[in-house]
Amino acid sequence: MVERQLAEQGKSRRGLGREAFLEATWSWKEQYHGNIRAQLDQLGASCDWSRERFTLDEQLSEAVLEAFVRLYDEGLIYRGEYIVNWSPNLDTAISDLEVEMKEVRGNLYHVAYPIEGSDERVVVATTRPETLLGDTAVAMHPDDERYQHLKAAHALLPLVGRRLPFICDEVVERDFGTGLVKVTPFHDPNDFEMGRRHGLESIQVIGRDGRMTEAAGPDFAGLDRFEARRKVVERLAEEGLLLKVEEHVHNVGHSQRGGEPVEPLVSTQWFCDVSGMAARALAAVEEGELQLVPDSWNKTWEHWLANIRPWCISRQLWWGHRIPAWYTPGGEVVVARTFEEAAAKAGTEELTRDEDVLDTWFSSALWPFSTLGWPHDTEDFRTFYPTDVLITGYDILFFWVARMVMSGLHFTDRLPFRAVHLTGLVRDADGQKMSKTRGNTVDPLDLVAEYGADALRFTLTALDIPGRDISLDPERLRGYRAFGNKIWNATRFALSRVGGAEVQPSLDTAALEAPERWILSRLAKTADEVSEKLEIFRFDEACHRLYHFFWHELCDWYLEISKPALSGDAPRPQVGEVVLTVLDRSLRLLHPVMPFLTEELWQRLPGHEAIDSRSIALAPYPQAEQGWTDDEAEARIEQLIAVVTRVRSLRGELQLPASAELKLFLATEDAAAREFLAAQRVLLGHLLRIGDIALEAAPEGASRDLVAGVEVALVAERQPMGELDRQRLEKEAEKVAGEIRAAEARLGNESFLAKAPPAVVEGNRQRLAELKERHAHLVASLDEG
RNA sequence: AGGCCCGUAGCUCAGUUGGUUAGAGCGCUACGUUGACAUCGUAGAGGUCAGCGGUUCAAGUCCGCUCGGGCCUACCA
Repeated sequence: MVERQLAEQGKSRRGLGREAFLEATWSWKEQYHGNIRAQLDQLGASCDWSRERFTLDEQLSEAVLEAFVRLYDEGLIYRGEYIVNWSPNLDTAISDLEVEMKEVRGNLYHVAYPIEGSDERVVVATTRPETLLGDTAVAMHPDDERYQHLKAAHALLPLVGRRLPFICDEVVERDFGTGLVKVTPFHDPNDFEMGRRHGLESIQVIGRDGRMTEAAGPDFAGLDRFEARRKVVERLAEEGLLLKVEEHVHNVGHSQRGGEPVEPLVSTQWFCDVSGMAARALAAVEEGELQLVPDSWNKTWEHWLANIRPWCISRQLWWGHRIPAWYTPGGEVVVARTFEEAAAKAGTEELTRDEDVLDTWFSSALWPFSTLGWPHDTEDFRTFYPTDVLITGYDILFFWVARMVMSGLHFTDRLPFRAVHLTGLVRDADGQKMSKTRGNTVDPLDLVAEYGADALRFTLTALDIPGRDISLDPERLRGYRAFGNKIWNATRFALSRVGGAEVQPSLDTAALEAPERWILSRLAKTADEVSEKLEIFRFDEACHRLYHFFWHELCDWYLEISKPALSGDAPRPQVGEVVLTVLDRSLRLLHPVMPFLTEELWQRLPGHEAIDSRSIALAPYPQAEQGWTDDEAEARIEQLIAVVTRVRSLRGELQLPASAELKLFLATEDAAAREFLAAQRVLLGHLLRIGDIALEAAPEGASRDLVAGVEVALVAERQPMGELDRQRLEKEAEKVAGEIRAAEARLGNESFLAKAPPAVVEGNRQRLAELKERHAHLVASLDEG
């Protein structure tokens, strides 16, 4: 990022000098550290800030040195000349993971290579003609009959005239192009391998700056690699050696940080052999010791680790952990933790330190234990290692997670965590991944300013669906901000109505009436489900459950049901205490997702000190109270809700104006239900805004329906059934009739009766009976009307 | 080339081991405001679950194929 900024100002790190560059980088680091801290603070992250670390802190640097030296001593880190991915813009090698494959429309150039001492020519196909200047062989498949006669021959390299031997190698595909491949060991990974196998000469024609070298010849030296391509093509055409140019779509590796196409080239780098660690990391997931969530990542994990290659860990950069290697005047390598140690090992102080730094991910791989004091046996390390769960985006599964697992197993012999929860990526409006490099990030601070931290947290948590990315929809943010508003208003309302009541640490439900027992039962079940969802990392479902409970059970029903009681019109014992107690538990359940709002409100609940006198963050997370579940109360209130809802719908279907004088008839053969409904006459009147409610069968001419075993019927003054009402009722009756036909068909099926579980069959029978009864009521209503 | 994921209401998405009538939020329509909340309430409309075939008494759910979209991995130059 710093280099990017410099480039925008027309500067480079080489031009700036090492010291000034490091200074600029440190100030950049300070600035971004400040930003990140501000973001975490405003989002309400409750971290242990006393243990905040930066990768270049002394403690972590010590861990990096220790890890490097140990791996070197074990023979797992080595220095060697290999082909690597070179980023000319950054002027450094990068690892395989930092190469991004992009589909590019290019050309496939067919070039004729004359055969020495013959009129024959062979044709090779290439996408990168400029590398031709560094060719040192032509390869064929050993069994390719077309070219057997050339095995002992030599081709003459166009424009250069170099004699190229023919070699045979299995990697050559006979069907691609002409079945012959030009071999450029210095500039192509495949060719590099082939060059090693066949002892080929290796010529560097493209330099680290992306320009052609002296070895490319006087006509090309100094040209940019892409200019060189044009010129080579031009020259080939002039000489009549360019036979064909086909359009060709292929994947080209691009430097993830630099953005330009990588230039594979041979250089001396430090590598880490991770094959052994990879095998252990692979086994950890296979044997279930390490859980990936969702486990659809297991296969990807397996594939990557099973095919892992040596990790190029050196970078030709100035910012990072310097590689702890020194060279004697004789060119001998000494790896040690300190200069003194190196001098002692080498027997001389005349040492030059390796200029390179380590890939930043090398230190990141040690994070879970280096931050706790490793390699020292500290109290922190003993107390907190291994950790439990890592939550992160799947885009750094290999960059970071796999490497932490590998190094954790290697250095501590334990997994750094037992589970990895992989979240989706937050994408922008175009579905593009947000990244610093792309510059399309949304600053959480802006979202916090507009919607509040609680709404943002709730939105991100509710949208964390396994295996899915998050597209940040402003509508969702608005919706969850409204939820926060709802919580605020509901609490404010409660506080104004509960008199001297206080939050209760526990409640004896025996003395309570049905509505109170109902909401406490719903609360207990909600707490139970939320805990369950959190355990299995379904944070989205936990959020939805809480949202539904608070808004649609607590606010829409319980608080409405409680209004007559709270105002004294139909008092019930301990209503205020129950309201406050339910709010207390609800706020605590919501606190991890909406920390600011819940703390603010909770502090205002009278009696919250009995739970915790300091902060809601320190109060225990509510568990399901077994004594509160009450199926009988739930059945009662559910029936009441069903009746109320049906009456409201009926009124809507009949298009009765809100001002219409109505009489409601409720009739049921269930004595207990009848008694309960009769006792709730005031409440029903409040919920339905109907003053006249009779617990008896309706007279003829009423619009009636059956719901939850209760016949509900409405009679409006001077309101004969109109054609519209008739149509609506007929539509409803026809819908029910359709369901009856479906159920009858199912129950008439011998196979169904024989093979379906008895409970399912019985369920269908009951359902059919209910449908028939309901249909009868609807028809009666129509007949009478 | 291989692997993974997705396709369900106008939009963004749920839908556990196959089982009655496929859900939510937003949006839309109608009605509603004397005291928690219009950042609201009540009711409602809206879906051949991408398509085809198969397994099954029963498929949004399991299997196969096709189409469409995304991602990851990969040494066809």
